[in-house]
Amino acid sequence: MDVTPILDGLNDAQRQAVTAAAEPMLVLAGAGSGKTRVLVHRIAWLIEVERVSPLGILAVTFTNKASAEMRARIETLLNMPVGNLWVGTFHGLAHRLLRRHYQEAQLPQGFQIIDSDDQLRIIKRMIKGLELDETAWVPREVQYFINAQKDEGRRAANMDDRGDYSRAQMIKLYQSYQDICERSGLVDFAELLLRAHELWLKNPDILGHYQRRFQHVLVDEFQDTNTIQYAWLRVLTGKTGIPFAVGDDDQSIYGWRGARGENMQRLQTDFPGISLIKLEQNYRSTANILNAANAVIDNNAGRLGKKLWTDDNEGDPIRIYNAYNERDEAEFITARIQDWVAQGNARADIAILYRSNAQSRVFEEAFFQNSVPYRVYGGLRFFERAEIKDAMGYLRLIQNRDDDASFERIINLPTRGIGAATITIIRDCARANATPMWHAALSSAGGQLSARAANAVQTFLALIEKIDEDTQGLDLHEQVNRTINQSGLIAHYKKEKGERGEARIENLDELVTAAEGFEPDDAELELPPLMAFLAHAALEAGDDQADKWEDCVQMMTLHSAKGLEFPLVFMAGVEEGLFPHKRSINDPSGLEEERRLCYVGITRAMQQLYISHAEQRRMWGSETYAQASRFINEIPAELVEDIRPKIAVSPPAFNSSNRQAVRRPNAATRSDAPIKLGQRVSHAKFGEGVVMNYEGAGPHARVQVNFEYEGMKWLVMSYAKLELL
DNA sequence: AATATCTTGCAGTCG
DNA sequence: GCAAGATATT
Repeated sequence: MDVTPILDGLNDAQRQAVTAAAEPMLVLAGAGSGKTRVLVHRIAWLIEVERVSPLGILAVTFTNKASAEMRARIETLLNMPVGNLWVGTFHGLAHRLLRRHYQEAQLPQGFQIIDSDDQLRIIKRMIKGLELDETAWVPREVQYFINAQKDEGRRAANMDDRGDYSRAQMIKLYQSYQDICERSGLVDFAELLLRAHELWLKNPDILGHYQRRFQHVLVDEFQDTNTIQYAWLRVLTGKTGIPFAVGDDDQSIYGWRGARGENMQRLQTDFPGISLIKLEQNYRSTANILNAANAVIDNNAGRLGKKLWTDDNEGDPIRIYNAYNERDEAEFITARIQDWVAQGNARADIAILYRSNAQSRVFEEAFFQNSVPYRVYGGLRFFERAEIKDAMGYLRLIQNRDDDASFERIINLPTRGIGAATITIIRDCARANATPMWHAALSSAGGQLSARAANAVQTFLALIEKIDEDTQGLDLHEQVNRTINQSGLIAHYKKEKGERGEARIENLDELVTAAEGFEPDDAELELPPLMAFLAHAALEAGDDQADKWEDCVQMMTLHSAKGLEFPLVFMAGVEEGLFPHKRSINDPSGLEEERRLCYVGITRAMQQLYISHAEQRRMWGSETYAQASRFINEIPAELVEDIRPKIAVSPPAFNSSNRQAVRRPNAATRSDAPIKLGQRVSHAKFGEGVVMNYEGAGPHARVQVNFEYEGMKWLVMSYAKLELL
């Protein structure tokens, strides 16, 4: 047996983990230490050397991307397809189990998965239907409450209100929401996991089957598991299963969705003899980048303790850019990207990382203007677009008439004479009889509808039946195509004026193309095509729609960057209030999670890292002002090179940073405006200040100046008589 | 009931 | 600065 390809190029710690005996193992793997590599090689080792059947191995990841990549790497390494090896996300695997055992899980065969947007809509309608005050019972908070309970494995029926009225009401809402889902055959993301767990607990025979089958359970990003995911894994491994968990407590950034970094410690208590291996050698970043990351994360308490090191040389300093505003920041980054590309490097090697999706906008504008190809990850994804959801609403109703969420979404879209009043009657009737709305509509809400309304409703029902009938037996894409046409959605959006309508039609066309190119993965192969397609849409949301092959700059949030690496990284908007986010700033554990997020960001960079922050930023249509993030100050000064485009000789007084500025005469050149951003000026009354912004040109131009003592003011040039300093 | 116009809330991160 | 929801208008 030649094991060379499996062991080649592994360091001691990695090889130890890969070749370990069949016993529980926890691998504490720092960023860039070859975490995925160890997992992939471990699986290859089990199959090739230990002669474990691929059937006996379960590999769990968090993202679809990670599981696709893992399978691909395993197959490359083994040089053969391993279709019977289960690799998937927690949600994907739970879904697969629930489809296989829908009866034991007490789900209808055609159950549908809803995303958080659908969930929120259901909750909103429910609150309205119960005639509760929406300001007292905020839909978002109710949603958060419900999901948090599910993440912890709690059902409304088993919850104690602790004599607290508001808690009691929340529990009632949780129950009521659950009733709606049951009636409609809908399952939300958290429900997938909870149901899959309950499926095993309630059906020892099914559990026994999977326990016998999956002797080896490998988990990536273990620090991100939440309570229910941990419980699910724990139940599966039982007394004989062998967990192989890989994680990094310093990269635990999903606390807000219930992740428990403590699960790493818990695994050690649950499996007392578990082996612990630390991977501390980083193969990704320069020493400067790594040292910066280590210095930042060192400010967190209660870490499992590991120190990343590298053989790599120091590399370039971390470059900090202090921008005037977000446009300046974007222009600076655009210029640096153009330099990088001019030196013969690839755009695809560049990532712009930011804290929130909304920040992508400014960059998109700047890149568009400068013809820089880019790709934005996340944000509004394909299957989350309104028109796509409308089309999916029809498809879902065809698949499952009980789906109230879809029913309400499309009953009057396009408008067909069914107004709010009619829908309310149907909804109330459905609730009174605890039936799906489709059923209530069939009887025209027990005859409560006016003749005209009843007629319109029956026409709608007939339309759905007709589409169902007409599309029976057609290929999936033809089914989708017929549906969007017969539903009248295409005609409806054609009437919508402007580019908006056109874009929507294009997206609907793209939906047909997506259906045409849809290849169910092996779990989905077991399902009818339409059902597989709908489930796929809910679980994947269309992340990888864009052209991967084009050489373009990659833009994404810090969260979605985890697991990736780029030669050149820009971290933008690193400001107090934005990063760390203002909602976490006063909460010590929240702040530590932000810091871990910063650690994740820094460690994405291989060769060069730029961190930028803007003094002024337009948010929700108005200006905000912020200081450089505390995280920037946590990076040792000797690793840093400050870049300031200020021509000003005297240092700006309002800037708290005390680093030495590096002069860059060219960076500030901004068109031929008489006044430059960052220009120091003096005003007879207000004293000295710095130009932060301007509008227009000539004598009518207005400039915004940040005065040392008077603060921010807008001035008209022709009156202000500013003296340039 | 449909459409036009105004107001409000939003955007913190994901499957 | 935008989209969904509320309100006004037809």
